Amino acid sequence: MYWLVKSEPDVFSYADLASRPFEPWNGVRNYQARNFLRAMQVGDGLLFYHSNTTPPGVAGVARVARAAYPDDLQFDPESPYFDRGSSPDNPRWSMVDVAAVAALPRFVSLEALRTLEDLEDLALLRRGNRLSVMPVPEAAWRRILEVGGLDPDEIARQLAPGGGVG
DNA sequence: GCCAACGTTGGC
DNA sequence: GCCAACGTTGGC
Repeated sequence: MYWLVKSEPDVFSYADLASRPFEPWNGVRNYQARNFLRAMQVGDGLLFYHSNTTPPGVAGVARVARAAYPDDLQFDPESPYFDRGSSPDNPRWSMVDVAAVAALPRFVSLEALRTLEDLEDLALLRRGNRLSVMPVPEAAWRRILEVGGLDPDEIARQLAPGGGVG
């Protein structure tokens, strides 16, 4: 499957993701977004979206490197993501590991996204949407990659488990 | 269960 | 900085 994840680039950008082997996608504290995290499988494709910046838009492609496991920050009293109501034997919040695949040669801004075909079902473009994790229909995935300057078929090979660089 | 108040998100 | 939209909280 395909997904879109939002990140504020001032906090964590696509370049930050590309500078390390993987990143634990922790701190998600919305039930709908959490359920999407739990539905992710290793090798799923991710659109990495820069939010709360100028201009907002899709900066790169990433993949799910590890399926959902308990978000450790929920048990850390010092963390802003600490959740007193969650217990280790029944964790409330989950995270996945995310790894960079390719930056988009052409950044696809939100403004540009609004002009594209095949994106009618993309939750990102729906009014008032605030989800930080959401599914992306395959037609939208392919369209955004093409406009961004990537070959969806080549990316598919890199997403497959055991795929990756080379 | 209702709903007003409040906090957060995120585009502009 | 503004504010619309939305989720959560808590009194009742």
